[in-house]
Amino acid sequence: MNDESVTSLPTKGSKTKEKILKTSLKLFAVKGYKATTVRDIAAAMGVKQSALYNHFKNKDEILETLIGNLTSSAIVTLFEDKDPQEIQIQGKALLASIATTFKLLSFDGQNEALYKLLMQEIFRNERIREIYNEHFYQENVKKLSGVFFGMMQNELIKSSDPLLLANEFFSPLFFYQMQVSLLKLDKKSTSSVVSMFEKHVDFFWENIKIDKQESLF
Amino acid sequence: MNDESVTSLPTKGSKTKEKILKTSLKLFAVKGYKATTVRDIAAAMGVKQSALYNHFKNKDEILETLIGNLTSSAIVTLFEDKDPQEIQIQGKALLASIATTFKLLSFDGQNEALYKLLMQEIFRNERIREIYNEHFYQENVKKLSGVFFGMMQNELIKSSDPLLLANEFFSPLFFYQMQVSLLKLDKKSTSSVVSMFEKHVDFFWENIKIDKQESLF
DNA sequence: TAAATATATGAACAAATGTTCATTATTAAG
DNA sequence: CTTAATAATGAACATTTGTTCATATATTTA
Repeated sequence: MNDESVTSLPTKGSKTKEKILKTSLKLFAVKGYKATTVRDIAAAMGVKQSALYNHFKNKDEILETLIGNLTSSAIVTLFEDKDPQEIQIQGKALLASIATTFKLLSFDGQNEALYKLLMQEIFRNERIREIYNEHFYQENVKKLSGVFFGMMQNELIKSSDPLLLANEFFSPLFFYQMQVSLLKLDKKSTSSVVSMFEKHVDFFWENIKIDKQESLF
Repeated sequence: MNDESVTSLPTKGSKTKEKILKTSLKLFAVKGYKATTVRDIAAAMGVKQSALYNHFKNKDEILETLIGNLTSSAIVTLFEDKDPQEIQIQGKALLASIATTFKLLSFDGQNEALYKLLMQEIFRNERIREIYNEHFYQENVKKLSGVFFGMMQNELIKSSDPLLLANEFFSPLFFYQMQVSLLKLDKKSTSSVVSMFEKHVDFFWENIKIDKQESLF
């Protein structure tokens, strides 16, 4: 009827689907998938709920699409852009760079939302669990193991189980990332946790590096 | 005090209330709070949904009661039964005992359910976040810090920041606990993760202990 | 025992929710 | 411009869900 809607945006159709995903992700991250209604999503993007069904079969398909996008998200491709050759010779600096990547992801809005969605649904959604386990955990731990193996060969660190090192290096980063997310939810200061990312690297490196003075066996 | 109600065996009513809580917890842990209906709970305990309202004002009150019970649950009172004097002199054995406690909690049905509920709702429920942070995280990290401080004074471990040590010791345990939960959901083997609890203690202790002499081998 | 209290039932309600669909408006193509 | 395709709307729908309440049943108390 009487139309107060703005004039059409450029390339309306193709961008609507993107907007649905983006809006849904934001809401799912805050309220959870089940508690977010189709009306919530539509309202948040200034549209009627029935409009969404021109782009997605149903609500489930929105979630499934988001989950599918997980594999190409930054939280899963931590090592993607790192040169394997370079990786094996950088020692502590490489670990510091990985820790920093983790830290920065906690403060990127898009990734934070993805992270929250993942954490909230991982206990209910088998597919999310699969992606988390295979693409996030296994993949990164495997690559980290390779990193540590290389460092051992280059005699940068003591010889031990690379897989253990990978887990021990990885798990505090994961934990601190979660702490940051939780603190931010209550708008509390994250500074004490943020400093833990660096402290972890220092502490960890002290444990694994080859001490020049005492390496005499 | 005035005479309280006559000390009688658990009445039918209080038993039912317990059963509601127990059943609800189980369902909340599996499906999440929002996705669990009052009818689900009633059906699971072989009763009609309206019966629940004789014991709880509404569905929210069930969750709130469960959350309230969190503070007295085992996942929060890790150190409760440990003698402070003894704590400071046991060194690695104490750390091993803490790690074992963590591990065992992952395999206790009741605590596993509480853990899952906590993890699923912590991003949505401020009260759960508060309890997690104050009673679970802060409390345990504080106590752990005390443990490490004592060990430093007894010259069992090197001198460093006790709070950092507490976080570094705690976070992998937390992570491995979550891994166990996730693996069990898919009925996958947990053995590789279970062994990480001990390996973590070994690895960590190597990093903090005071080396009597390096060339003892 | 009878009276009083606590608990369970069956039925119903209103609100919320996911979804459909005919119609209208908008965009793209010939 | 005309036409075909695409997208948005308004209205409705069937279910699901939390909750209430009068009534029936069981349990406790006197």
